[in-house]
Amino acid sequence: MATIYDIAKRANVSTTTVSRALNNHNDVKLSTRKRLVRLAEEMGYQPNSKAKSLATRKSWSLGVLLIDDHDSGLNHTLFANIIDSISKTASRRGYELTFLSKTLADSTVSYLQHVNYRGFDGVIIANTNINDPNVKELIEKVNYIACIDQIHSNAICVNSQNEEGMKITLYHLFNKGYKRITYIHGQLNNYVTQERLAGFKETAKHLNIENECKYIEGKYTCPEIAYDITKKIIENGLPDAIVYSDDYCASGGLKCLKEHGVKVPEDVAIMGYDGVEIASLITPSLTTIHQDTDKIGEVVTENLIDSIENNRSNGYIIELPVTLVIGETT
Amino acid sequence: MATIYDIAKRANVSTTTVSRALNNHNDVKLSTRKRLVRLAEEMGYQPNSKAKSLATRKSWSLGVLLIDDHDSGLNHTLFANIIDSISKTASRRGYELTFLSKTLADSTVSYLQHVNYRGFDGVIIANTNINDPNVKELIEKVNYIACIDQIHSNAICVNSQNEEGMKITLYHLFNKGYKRITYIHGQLNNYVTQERLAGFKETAKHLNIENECKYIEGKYTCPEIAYDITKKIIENGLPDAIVYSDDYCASGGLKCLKEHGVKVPEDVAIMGYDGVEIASLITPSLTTIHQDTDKIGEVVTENLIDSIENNRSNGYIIELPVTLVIGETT
DNA sequence: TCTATAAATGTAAGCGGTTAGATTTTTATC
DNA sequence: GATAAAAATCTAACCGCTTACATTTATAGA
Repeated sequence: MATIYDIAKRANVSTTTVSRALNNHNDVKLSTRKRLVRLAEEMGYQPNSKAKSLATRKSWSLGVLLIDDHDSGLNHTLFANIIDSISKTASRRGYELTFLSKTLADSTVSYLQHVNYRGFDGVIIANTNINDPNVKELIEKVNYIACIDQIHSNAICVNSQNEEGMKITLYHLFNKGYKRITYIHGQLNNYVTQERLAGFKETAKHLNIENECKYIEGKYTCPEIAYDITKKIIENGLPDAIVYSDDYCASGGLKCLKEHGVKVPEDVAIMGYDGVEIASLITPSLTTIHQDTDKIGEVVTENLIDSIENNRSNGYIIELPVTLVIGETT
Repeated sequence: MATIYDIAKRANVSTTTVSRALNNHNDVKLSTRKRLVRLAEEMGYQPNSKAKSLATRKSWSLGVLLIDDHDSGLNHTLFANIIDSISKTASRRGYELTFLSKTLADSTVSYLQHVNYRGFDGVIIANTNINDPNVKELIEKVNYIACIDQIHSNAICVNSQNEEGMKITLYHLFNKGYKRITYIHGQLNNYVTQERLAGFKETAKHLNIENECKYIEGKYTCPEIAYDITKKIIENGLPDAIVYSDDYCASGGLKCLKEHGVKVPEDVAIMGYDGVEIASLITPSLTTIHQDTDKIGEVVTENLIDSIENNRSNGYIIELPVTLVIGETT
C-alpha cells in the first residue's frame, strides 16, 4: 500500500503538503493540489484509517450493543430491521458500524473497556437490558450514546410511543366491541413492558373496562410460551380479545387457537405488536401496531452523529409514532 | 485515558518494559510484570486499538459485505441469523465485525478501497452478487476472504448443500405421491438458484417425472411475487405440489392458496426452503429444508480466522448439510 | 527596487503503541 | 573475586498520518 511518504517522495514535496492536498485544505496551491491528487490516484493510494484515527482522535465508527438476556441478537426481526437501518444511515453519514462484545483479542472485558479500546465515536444500545451493571457503566461513562426504547438521562433516547401504542390498541378493540381483554405482555423487568402496561391500564380505566382486563406475563418473541399461555386461556375460558406482546407471540398464539378449533376473530380477536413481516404473511393476517424500523434507525443514528459532530453530549428523548395496521384478526 | 507512557513514568521503567509486561512477554521479570499489570489496572489503562493496529499491522476485525441487489440486508431473516452467528463466533475468537459499505468519511469508494482503508484482517461476503465488478475486485484482491453460498477459487466458500437440498425435497414429495411439481425458484442469475435448479432437474430426471415438472422464476424472500405467481398457477390449473424458493415466498403462496379456497395439502402440497422461524409459525406449518444458520456462521468465521492466523490464503469449498423439516403442507 | 504582507511549503513533533538491537544487571561458574 | 552467559531493561526507530509553527516564495504597494 502506498503511503503519503511515497507520494511525497515521487512528487518532491513534503508529507505535509501531500496530507493537506489530499484533505482539500485551501492553503495548498491549486496546481500542486491537483497534481498530488492525480498522483495519489495513480499510485492507488488509500489512507490508513488507523493512522488517521490515531492522529485525529476520531474513528468514524459507531459501536452497537445488541445483547438481550437471551442472546437472541439479530435473530430478533424487529431489531435486525432497526440495525439494518442504522447501518445504512451511518454509512450515508460516513460512519461504520461495529458490534460491541465482551470479548477482545485475548480476554473478556467490560463493554466500556471495549469502547475505549476501539475508540468508537459513539455507541448505540438496542434491545439490551440497561440494568446490567456493565451496560449501566457504559451509558454513564461514554460521552455520545443513544438508546432505543430505554430511558436514561445521559443518553439520546429514541423511543417508540409505547403508551400511545397500547392506547391505540385498546381503542381499536373497544370500538370493535371487544371489552374483556387479556394482555399477554413481555417480561415485567423490561422498560417497554412497563410503558405499554401503563398505557394499557390507563386506557382501560378511561374506557371503564379495567375490571374486565387481565394481564399475564409472557416473553417477547417467544411463540412457544405464547402458545402455552394461550392454551391455558382456552382451558379457562376465552376473553373477547387477546393482545400479545409482539407479532411472533401472536403467531404462536394464533397457531394454538387454530389447533384448538377456536375461530379468529369470531370466537376471539387477537392483536400483535411491531408490524413485522410475519404479521401480514400469516392467515388470518394480524391486526398489529406497526413500528417504523427504518425511521427508528435513521433518527437514532442521525441524532447520535449530530451530537458527536456538534459536541453536544446531553441526553434527551425523542418519541416516534406508531401506526395501527388492521388485519383480519379483529 | 492512561497510556503506556503514563504507566512507564509512574513505575519508573521504559515503555518497552510496560508494553512487554502487559503483553505477557516472558523476558520481563515476573515481579515487575505483576507490578506493572497491577498498576495498569489501577490506572484504568486500556490499550488503544488504533495504535496497536498501526504498529502490528493487525486489526482484529473482519468486514462483512451483505448487500444484495435489492438492498434487503439484515431484513433477510436467513442472513440476519447467519450474521448473528458470525458475530458471536468472531467475538469468541477475539475479532469484531464491521459492516462494509461504499461510503467512507467523505466520498464514495469501492469495497476494496474500504477494506484497504480499514485494514480488515479478513472479509466475509454474504448474500451479495459476486458478479458485481466491485465485489469481484474485492474477492480477487483481498487475501483472506470467505463467501457464503458462492463459488470463487480465491475464497473460502461455505456453501449449503443446495443440490442435495432439492434432491431431498423432490424425493420427499415423490414418496408422498406428488409428481406434477412446479418449482418457483429464485432469480436465475443467482448461484444458489442455479445449483438448486440443477439439483431439482437432475432428481426429476432420475425419478422420471421431468415432463411433469414446471419452472417459474420468482424472487427470493418476496412473498408478494410468490402470491401473484401462485394466483396464476391456480388459474391455469394446480399441479400436485409447489416448491417455493424460500419460506417467505411459501408463506405468500400459502396465503394466496387459502384465499382462493385451495386446501393445503389436500388440493396441493407446498414446500418452502430455509427453515426459518416463520415456517413453523404459520398454519399449516411448512414442510421445508432447514439450513443451520448457526453452523454456517460458525464454520465460515472459524475457517476465515484460521486462514488468517495460519497465513493460508488459498480458497476451498466446504459443504454443509441441510435437513428436511416435515410440516403440515405435504 | 525594496518592503510588507499574503500565500505556499517545509520542519519536526506528536498520536500510542511495538520491537530490533544495545546496554545494564543478575546469576552461575571456576 | 573475576568472568562469561543469561536475564532484564532501555534507547530509539518505526507504523502512517496530522498540524503548530517556522521558513520560503510570490504578490502588491510605495
